[in-house]
Amino acid sequence: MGRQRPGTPTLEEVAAHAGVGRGTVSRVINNAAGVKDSTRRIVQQAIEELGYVPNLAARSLASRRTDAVALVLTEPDWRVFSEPFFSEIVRSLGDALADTGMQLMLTLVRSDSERKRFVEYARGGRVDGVLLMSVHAGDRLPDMLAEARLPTVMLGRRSGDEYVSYVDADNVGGARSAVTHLLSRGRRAIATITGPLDMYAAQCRLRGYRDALTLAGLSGVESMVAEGDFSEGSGRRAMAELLERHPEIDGVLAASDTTAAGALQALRTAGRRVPKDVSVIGFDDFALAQRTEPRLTTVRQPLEEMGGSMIRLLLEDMEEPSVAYRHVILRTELVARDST
Amino acid sequence: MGRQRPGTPTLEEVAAHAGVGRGTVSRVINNAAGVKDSTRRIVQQAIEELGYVPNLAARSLASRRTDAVALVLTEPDWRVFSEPFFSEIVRSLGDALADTGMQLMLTLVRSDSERKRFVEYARGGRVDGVLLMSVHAGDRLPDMLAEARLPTVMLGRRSGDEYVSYVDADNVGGARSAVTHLLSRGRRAIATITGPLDMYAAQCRLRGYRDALTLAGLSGVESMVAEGDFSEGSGRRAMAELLERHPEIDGVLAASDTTAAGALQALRTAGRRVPKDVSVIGFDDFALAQRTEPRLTTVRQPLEEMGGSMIRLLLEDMEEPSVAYRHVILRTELVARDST
DNA sequence: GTGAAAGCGCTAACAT
DNA sequence: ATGTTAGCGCTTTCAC
Repeated sequence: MGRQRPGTPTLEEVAAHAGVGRGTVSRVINNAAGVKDSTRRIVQQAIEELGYVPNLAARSLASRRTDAVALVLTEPDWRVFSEPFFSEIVRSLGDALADTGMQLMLTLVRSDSERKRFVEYARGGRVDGVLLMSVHAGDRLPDMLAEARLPTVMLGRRSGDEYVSYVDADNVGGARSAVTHLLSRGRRAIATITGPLDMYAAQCRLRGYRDALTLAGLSGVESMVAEGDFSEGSGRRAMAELLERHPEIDGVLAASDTTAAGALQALRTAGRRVPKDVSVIGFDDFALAQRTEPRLTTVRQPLEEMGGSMIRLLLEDMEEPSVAYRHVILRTELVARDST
Repeated sequence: MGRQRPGTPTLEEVAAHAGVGRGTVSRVINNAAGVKDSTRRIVQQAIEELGYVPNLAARSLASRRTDAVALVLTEPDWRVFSEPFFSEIVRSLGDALADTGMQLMLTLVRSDSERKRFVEYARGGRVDGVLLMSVHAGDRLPDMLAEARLPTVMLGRRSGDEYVSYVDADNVGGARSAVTHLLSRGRRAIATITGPLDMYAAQCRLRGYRDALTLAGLSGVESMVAEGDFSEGSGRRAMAELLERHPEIDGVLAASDTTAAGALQALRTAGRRVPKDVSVIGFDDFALAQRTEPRLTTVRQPLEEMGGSMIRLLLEDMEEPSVAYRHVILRTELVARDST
């Protein structure tokens, strides 16, 4: 395979054309200080005339940086793509990077072999840092990157003692405040539909639910907890089961807004008035509430801030690659949209 | 900003460690022929022991290739992400590339400034080629890439006289065969709900519709054509309008399966039995039929082949950057799922 | 403020 | 079959 770009002008030719040294041209294209304004203009004109574009390979070989970061999505998360959650994160990442002049590139990793290939690619120096979205509990990718000492920041974490740098939402606190809210409105029979419990975020939300009940002096009832998987269907099923076991239910914390939507359907099918008889709160993972359940009370995650925080952490790791990893947990916010 | 990977072993150190010359090590890591098996083993062991990873910047500086291609998505297409259409394309691209050892990287381009930044990035030699998905009619990105003489292949085309290399589905033929199918089943009052007519694919599908009617000796009626935008809502609205104007409608060609789903809803609302009274056919852009309308007859696009063809074209352009662009139009297939 | 020179780590052509 | 050498195009001291 012989691919190449032919006769591209080099920095040297620009220098010759402008009648200056290569160092000066380099300074100009890097906006470095210490170049007389008149010289700068001459060089810029030469660049223009020759249609010069810096060779990025040469640049990163010499400078040991690439000004590019990768955002890695592992296969099961492709579905997230269309969700406002994903768009919002990518948008904020893009905005944060725009200021730094870095390129964001998405990488889809399906198999373990692709995982390995990506690590080689990153270790090969093609990116300055790596961002990981919603990594699953057993995924070794973060460890591989950490071993290679590549600046890495995850959105979310795999467990309670995650070491790799991450930005997460305060899931425990969010769940706790949601349940507390329900309690303050007089609800007493509060159930929860969890996410898949092999995911740390789901565990945290369940913990927050339990914490709030304990704090209120109520002992949580195990049969008031039903496991779902963040999907709408699982919300429907779980809610139906819960109602069968506990017809007295008057409050529900759903692990996601999608699950909440399913729960609402099941409640209405069962003849419950929402929110009059039963009040439902969900985490707004997919911003579903804004679309189809606008009146749903939700635990809002600060999506706009998450991307920015990730970039900040990554930059810090790149500046001074310390031994310590950095962790940020962003506050969630309860947005009460129904009157109950 | 000073980022770097410290003390990474270089090829030279590997050579020293293995007691061979650098050329030999280079041959080994590139799987080049002409290395004695015993030597190869020694070198591989040295690589293993030192944890050597090739510096990709140095490699592409010397070899003038990067072994990476970019898949660019322009903003309005983010929604496509979650669709089987997108997954299928990416999957086939990934498969095709796996054989070549190249990396696929996604790039999201929102604004014109990002467009420019990406071109600079690509011209800078960070990728060997560029793949573009569903480019809109007025988008200048393909031209910018073409001017920079970067191997580029688009999925779909912007107009009838597109010059940049592309892979497209035979939209005219698909629409024609769909309408012919309806005619053969005795349908005579055949309407169509188009896509946005500023998109070439939508124009083609409309043309195929008209062609088939003309061919059958029927003169198309202008009021049997309603413009939609590929969305479900537009399908509903358009269908309702069409029914009002032409209650006698007994066949519909929808420009996408999503639109078809909307049309079905409107038909059922209007008391029409589908497919008994009215038969509907849609293009399976979003593979919706497989999910919610399994009985819908569709014009299937060869998604699996499209990715492969794109890679093939791109590789050809990379091997011998000719002046001529290459165009491939893949056959579509009518999949009749209802009895009508 | 600017030029000159020394690499960055690799591939590829040429010796041997 | 393998070692040697000359760049690839840039950044970055270091002089001036």
